[in-house]
Amino acid sequence: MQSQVNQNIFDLFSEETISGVAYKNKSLKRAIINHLDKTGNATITDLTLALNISVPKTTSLINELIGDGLVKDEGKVDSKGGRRANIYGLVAESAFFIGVDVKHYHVNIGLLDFKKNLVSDEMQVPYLLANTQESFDHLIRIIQGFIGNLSAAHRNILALCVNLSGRVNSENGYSYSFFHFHEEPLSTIIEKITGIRTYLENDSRAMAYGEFHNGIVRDEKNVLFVNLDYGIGLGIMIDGKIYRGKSGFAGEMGHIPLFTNELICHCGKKGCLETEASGQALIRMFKEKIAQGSGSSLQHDNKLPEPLHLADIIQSTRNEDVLCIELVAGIGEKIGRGLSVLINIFNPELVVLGGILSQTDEYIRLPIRSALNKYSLSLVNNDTQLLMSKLKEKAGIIGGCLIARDKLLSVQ
Amino acid sequence: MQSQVNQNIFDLFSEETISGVAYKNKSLKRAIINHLDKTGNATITDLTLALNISVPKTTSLINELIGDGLVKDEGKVDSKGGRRANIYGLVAESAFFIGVDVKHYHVNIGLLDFKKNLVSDEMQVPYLLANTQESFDHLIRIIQGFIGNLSAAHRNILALCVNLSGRVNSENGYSYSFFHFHEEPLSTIIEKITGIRTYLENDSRAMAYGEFHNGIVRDEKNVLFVNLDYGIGLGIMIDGKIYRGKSGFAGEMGHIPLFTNELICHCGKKGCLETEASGQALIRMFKEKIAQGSGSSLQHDNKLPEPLHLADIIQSTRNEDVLCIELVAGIGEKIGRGLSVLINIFNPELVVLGGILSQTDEYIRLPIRSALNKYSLSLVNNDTQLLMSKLKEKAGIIGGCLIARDKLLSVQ
DNA sequence: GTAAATTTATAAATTAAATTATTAATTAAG
DNA sequence: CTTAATTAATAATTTAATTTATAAATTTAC
Repeated sequence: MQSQVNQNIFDLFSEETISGVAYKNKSLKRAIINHLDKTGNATITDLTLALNISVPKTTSLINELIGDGLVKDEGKVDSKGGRRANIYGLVAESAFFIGVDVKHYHVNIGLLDFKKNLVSDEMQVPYLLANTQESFDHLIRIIQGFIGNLSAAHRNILALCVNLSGRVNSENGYSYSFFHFHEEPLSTIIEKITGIRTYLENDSRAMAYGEFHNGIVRDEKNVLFVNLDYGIGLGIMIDGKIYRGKSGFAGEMGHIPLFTNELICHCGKKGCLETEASGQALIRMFKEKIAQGSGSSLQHDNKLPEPLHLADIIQSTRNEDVLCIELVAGIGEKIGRGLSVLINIFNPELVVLGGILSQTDEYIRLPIRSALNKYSLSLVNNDTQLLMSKLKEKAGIIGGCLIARDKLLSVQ
Repeated sequence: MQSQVNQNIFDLFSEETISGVAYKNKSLKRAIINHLDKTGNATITDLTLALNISVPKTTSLINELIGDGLVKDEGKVDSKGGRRANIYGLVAESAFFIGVDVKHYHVNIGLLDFKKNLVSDEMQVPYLLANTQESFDHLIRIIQGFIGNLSAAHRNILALCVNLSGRVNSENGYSYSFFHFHEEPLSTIIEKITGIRTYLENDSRAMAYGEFHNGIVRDEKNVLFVNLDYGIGLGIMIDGKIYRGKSGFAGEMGHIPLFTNELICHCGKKGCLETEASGQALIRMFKEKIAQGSGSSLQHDNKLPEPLHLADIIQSTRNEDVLCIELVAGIGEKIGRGLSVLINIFNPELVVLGGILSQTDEYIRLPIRSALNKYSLSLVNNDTQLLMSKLKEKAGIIGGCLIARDKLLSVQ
């Protein structure tokens, strides 16, 4: 499935050391691709100014890139005095990237083109995430099925990224929480099966990346993304880059010891934020309340759906179920307390709330906001915007696709 | 006091936009300076490989830099086969930088040359930090006195950096906790008085920077530096750069709400780490213990020194005073609990303990280490080294000098 | 102890890129 | 509607940088 254009991209972004002039041309071509990537499109003059090279040099590089199939002439810009300039942009269909977002009870999977358009996706593909070979095989079948369903024009796939929850080292491609069955990195194993260059990323970080580059984030460079799901995930963007820590384990905010309860967290300790402020905790607390005699619109014939999914509670909250609203607010207050610690440490420009629980919108945002006001240093807190995810449930696939794309293009 | 060499450096690192060839030469010269800065010295071949330019081009740039007085020929390297290469390095005495480290009860001030040697310093200059005009005037007199005492050869000062505790925005030069009397940024005010380009930095960040570039840090890029002083400071180095947050308020670890005590922190909240795990808290607890009848070698005729300085308690701890050792261990345990939160979030390669309390060495390090083992996620914690500061009380001045130098040279 | 191999430095030749000049296309002013 | 002013693209010229060749300085092998 390797086209000539495909090969040209690999060549351009390969690491092989070449000499003098050839190296400089390659660097400049990469710089042009990166500039077009950031700005969408540009004229010769734009590029000349951005890269500090002369007009004739820029022209010849652009012509080469057009010959490579990576750039195309997009016509002329409007002029307000003077000859109209040609404008150049990336060729959307020159390459595609896949993002696989693995959730607890389903998989989302999407295809992004070279210009960062999501051209195809399959949402909510039924799946049960478990740390077993069967579960892994099922995931592979879903990926292969997705590729199989693509039109021929979309099969020029350069790379894919799989988002997994838990501890993932995206540098060496190992996943420690799931599918850690072999010596080889998981990314290599998937790569061998699918024949497509594969990267691995933590789910919350991938969502943060998506939100950062194609979502709610504008010019902010230091951003925290909170993934409110069954657990509490954190994606840290610093200086516009994903922060992963030494081994890719950064962002474990679920285990801030904020409580003096007796609940044993799965990490083995007591009092972790996750024990009282996660989706898991929400379900537990909801069931407890029902057992204690509270009523909810989720009950039919005095029975709850079994298994009770987080999505059910979210839906009821949006339908103004009083018990759900109350519990979600409680979760929000606790999340806010945890977040205030992070805000004191990071002084971020922006905190984005994402993940399934964020779909309760103001029901979760307001208690978080007021907890931030209450618990974090006001001078620091005043700097921080609190916004809801824009990409919603697509943050993961878009982020995954972008990571695959940007790792390959060494844009990150 | 502006020499020709001085002017050459300013020109080389100024932001003015110049055209084509001149711009490229300037960039390459900067790149050479930066490379020599990182590696200490280099041959023409080294530079050729590092910057991807040809040998004759490198030769001519080096010759220009020698003409500018910024680079010098340091003789020949040993050869193991082939003609011996000339080696080039920065000219140490081409420029100097001042670091002013403002502590609660004294000021440290030092002078660094272009090759990052500390050529002069005055430690423990008596001073009382207070948020008053008098205190500010006194600080200025100390700086001017230090410069006055320098030999003529050392007066070619390019920039200085003042380290202040509390909230400092080093980007715009405002200090919010001290000397915030005027509309103008404090850095500009000092600049006008001294005639030297001035930068401001938070004390813990400056110490972290010193430790990072000239201290205990080797190849680690993600490092936390904990400044154990009257308060608890945190310097965050990410990807080799100081992390400051949006307005320079990042790193407020003293206000993690870990306790359920009734002590009102100066931030207005209860339960902050700082209320039980700072130098301030140590003095308070020490006095309480004495009042409750405990004995200590610090007592003479049943009386404690007044005022009782943190340094006194540190000294007694090193002299094996049992009460002091006990209290320091208690502080360590609590610091460790706070740090374990940060380690879960940052997954750093290295945590460095600095500040005056760190001079109790193992008396503080061991309780911190065991608290980390107990309270942070083992997978994450296993990644993290815990080391003591190498620069000790000079971390601040060296860091300050380096910040002044690197801001000017846009190395950061 | 001399020659071969290796590495650096400089000089000469060649190639590449930047300037400058020219032509083309477009808007605004008279 | 024509001309001046402006901006872009291309061609011609000049300048700059890379390559290649040569000379110089060292180490190692025979």
